Amino acid sequence: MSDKSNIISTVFDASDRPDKRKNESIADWLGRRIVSGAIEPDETVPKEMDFLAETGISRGAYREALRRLVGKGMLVTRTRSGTRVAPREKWSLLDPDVVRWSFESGAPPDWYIRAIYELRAMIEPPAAAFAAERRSEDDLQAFRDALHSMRYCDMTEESWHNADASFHRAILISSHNPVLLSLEAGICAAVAFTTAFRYRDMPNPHTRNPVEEHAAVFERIEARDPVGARRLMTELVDTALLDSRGTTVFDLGLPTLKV
Amino acid sequence: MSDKSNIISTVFDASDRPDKRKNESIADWLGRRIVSGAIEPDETVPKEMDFLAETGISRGAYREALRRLVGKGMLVTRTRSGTRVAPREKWSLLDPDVVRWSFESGAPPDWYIRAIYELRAMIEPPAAAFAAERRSEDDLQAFRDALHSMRYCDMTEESWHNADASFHRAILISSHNPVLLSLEAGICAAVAFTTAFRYRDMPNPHTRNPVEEHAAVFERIEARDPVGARRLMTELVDTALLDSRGTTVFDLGLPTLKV
DNA sequence: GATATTGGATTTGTCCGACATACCGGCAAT
DNA sequence: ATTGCCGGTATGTCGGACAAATCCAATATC
Repeated sequence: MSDKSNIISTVFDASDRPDKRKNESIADWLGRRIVSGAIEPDETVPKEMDFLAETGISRGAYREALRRLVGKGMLVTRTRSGTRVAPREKWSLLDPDVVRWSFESGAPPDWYIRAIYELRAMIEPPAAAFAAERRSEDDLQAFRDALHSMRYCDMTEESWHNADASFHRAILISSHNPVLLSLEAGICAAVAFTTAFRYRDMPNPHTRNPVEEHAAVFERIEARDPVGARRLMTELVDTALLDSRGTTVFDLGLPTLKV
Repeated sequence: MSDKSNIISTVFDASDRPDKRKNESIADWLGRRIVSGAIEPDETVPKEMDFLAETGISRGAYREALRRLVGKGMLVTRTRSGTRVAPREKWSLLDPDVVRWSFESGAPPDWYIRAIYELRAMIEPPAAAFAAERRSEDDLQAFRDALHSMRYCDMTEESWHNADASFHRAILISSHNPVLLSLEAGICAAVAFTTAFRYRDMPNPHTRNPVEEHAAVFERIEARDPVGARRLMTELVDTALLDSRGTTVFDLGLPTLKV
């Protein structure tokens, strides 16, 4: 029937991840295919019986995988007409899984990275201001640990990137805004992937370790100075954006949703 | 076995929504129970066999409902120990379903409404600035339609609230940032619910129709003036926050995540 | 000839029963 | 005290069956 039938079995291999649950593996596989554009909005995903016939995986496992994606707004199901990919604006683009899929399936499109940066520029400065007003002693310790690792690790190391992500996570946690905290996983994942991308594609040796700029933000938060924290955080995000210009991933054009 | 067994059948009635799919109804019911705190983080949801025995609903439908919530980060499943509610910071609090559940299950807690307002104060002014730079002619028409309805409807009417939500939706759409757009559904749902809440609990007759403030923001966006648009949008959100003070839902204390 | 009805085909939705797998906790052997 | 075995329990997967919804086309009606 469907010409895509053979594609299914050739691309999806359950033995790829023997440790994970099957429905989770299928959801990962399908999620990556959708965010990468292999299946475009309004196209149909494999019919349940087709998938069963091609992969030998039970219908129930496949359906549970579909339900995961329906919950993220990426799929809509209608009897008879099949299960189709929802329009992009319905997706939860900051969902941690969606972020992960976006970066795991090759280089994400420019508009995506650009949009993430713009969101960080909106979120992180005011979050730093809230953090300055509301941070607890425990919150401060998280900053100190992250700064310590950033200071004594090399920027090429994995641990440095983890410390960088931890610093930005500490900002959001210290803001003590639950909704902001719920975006933490997605934003931090995006931060980690984008910085990793930046230094992998452009291991620019003369890029300075920005630990002092980070420390300056922390110092204002520790001093309970929301205005200063916001200002320094703005500079920090702007610097990160500037650093990204001139690399391969940025064209600085207006972001366009549809091609 | 479980003492909660009888609770299941007494509270969940599949005939509540004869039009919806069963697994969707179950997900709604469970989602509301979780966000309302009836089942707290780290507690277990009904075991599959218990639910089947109490409600007569098949295991498959229940499992698909659970998958929806797993996809939203609200549940984690482990063999043998059961399916438990994840800690709050893992939930996608801006997911449209989660927003809906939060307001449908009675009055949401103060910290939730406060957190939403803080997020709007972060997001909407810069979004208005981007909108001023990037709005298309079609975008402008959406603003005009919303403003027309706001001007000629009474604030007590349902249509006025819809127009208000449409105006804020137009801001996010006109920003042409895909990630921001993906938050649109959740934010607009929250805006609509909070304003409806405000005027239902406090139908203050001397509250002015803020249509002119909205129109002023639109005028700056139409004139491609990002600085002006951002400034007026900031005033608009601050006014909404001020209006909410003194009502029953706000105490203006620091938001606390855990009680 | 245009419209309404009906029936079949197709795909998702639900149900059932069985077994597999992972994991916890207790028991026993080293 | 540590290690390893073993049974119980809850989730994970499987296969098959039928129900419900809906699209499409042939047919009946005006």
